[in-house]
Amino acid sequence: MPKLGMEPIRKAALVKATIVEIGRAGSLDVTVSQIAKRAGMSSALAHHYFGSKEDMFLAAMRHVLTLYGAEVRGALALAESSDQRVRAILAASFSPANFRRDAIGAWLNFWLMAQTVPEAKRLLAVYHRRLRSNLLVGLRPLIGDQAEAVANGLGALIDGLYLREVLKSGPPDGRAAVASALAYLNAHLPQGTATSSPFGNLPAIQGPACI
Amino acid sequence: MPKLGMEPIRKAALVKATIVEIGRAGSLDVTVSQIAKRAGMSSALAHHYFGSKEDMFLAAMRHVLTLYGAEVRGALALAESSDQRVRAILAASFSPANFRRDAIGAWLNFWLMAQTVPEAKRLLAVYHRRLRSNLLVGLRPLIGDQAEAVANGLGALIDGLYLREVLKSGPPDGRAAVASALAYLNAHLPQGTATSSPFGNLPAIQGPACI
DNA sequence: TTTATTGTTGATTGACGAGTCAATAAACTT
DNA sequence: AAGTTTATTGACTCGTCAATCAACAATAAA
Repeated sequence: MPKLGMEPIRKAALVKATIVEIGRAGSLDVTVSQIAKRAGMSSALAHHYFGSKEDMFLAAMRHVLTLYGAEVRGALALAESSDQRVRAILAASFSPANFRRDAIGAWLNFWLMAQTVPEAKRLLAVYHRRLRSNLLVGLRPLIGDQAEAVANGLGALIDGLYLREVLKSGPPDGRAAVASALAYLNAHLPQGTATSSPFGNLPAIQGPACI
Repeated sequence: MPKLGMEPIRKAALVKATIVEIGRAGSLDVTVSQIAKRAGMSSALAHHYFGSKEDMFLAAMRHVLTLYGAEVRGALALAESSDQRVRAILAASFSPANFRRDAIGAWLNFWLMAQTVPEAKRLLAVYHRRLRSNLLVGLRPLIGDQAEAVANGLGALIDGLYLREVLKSGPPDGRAAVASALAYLNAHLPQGTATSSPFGNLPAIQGPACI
């Protein structure tokens, strides 16, 4: 039975299962056995590949961040103007791939972990810095001095919109979230700037979600 | 030794200790013994007054919400104009009494609980509704139609600013948070409206914190 | 003074779960 | 063929912790 080269496959399965189980439980109170079972193996094997439960959580966090980063990069590559760059980041942040119940639940728990697990804090700080820096590149040509403040505000708003989605029932609504963030953005843009997107005019509040 | 009428005293001590311990641990992984010890009694007594650990958490959550609500109400009572009303809510949200490390940590954990504990979800929903409604009263006279969207956005922004404070080191900076939220508000206000506060002119980004 | 009622705790129970280990099996190496 | 490495698991250890209980103390009510 034992085929060789199982390690990456099993690790990937465990990471995925970890995210699902955390999302399902809505907390970090998930047993290694649950995760292992969902990944189709024994808990002993899970411990064999990841040294500890915490390592599993961190790997899951890294994975979520990697996915998010890839999506942002992909969207940025297509952007052709500063304001498109900012919009691309927002669209990626609330894309169906990232803005999913279990992923959102996982994020919330990572935040919790960040309070006590240094490596988790580090990873989340990386996310913050990247988001901020990406936003700044897009915002500076548009609003100069105000870019820093608006980047911070947008970052907090994105996090807040994730947070609020936790309490809603029904499937997450990425379009509405993007619309909220765009409203914030447009309010800070000089008049006239807000309409230069290839997706068409975006009215202040309920613009079409650009995905 | 046993004086009568201990119940409310002990309960209050436990609630306070619960908040402190959750804030300290940065998670809900707090033992009843820890809480009881900090409150100066045995774990058995804690179980005697609150039936279960969960009840203790919920009582703590209710307490945090009550304090917040009282502070908002107090601030609103002094407000004399619509925009002062909105500013009062922001100031209360980030007042030193609420914007404390342990309280912020507690909030974060309540959010987590809300995912799985119905009563926690209910309490958080009450907070949402009250905040939203209070904001709307202030916003509608100022911006009419846009009030709903801005209230939602402000609510999410406030939550996001709380969330981000978790990762920062050093004491929480309520002034900066208020400034961020005010920037959002001012951006949505028609020009000229933004300066009618008795606290003086509030420039778009770094206005003085009105506490 | 007996009889509730309220306050209080040390000790115990019972369950659960992270991490370890020994053992087994299949593949690769020499 | 013998030895090594990788895969895999059931069973076990060891600690932790929520909740309960039995017992004791002090005040109030009868």
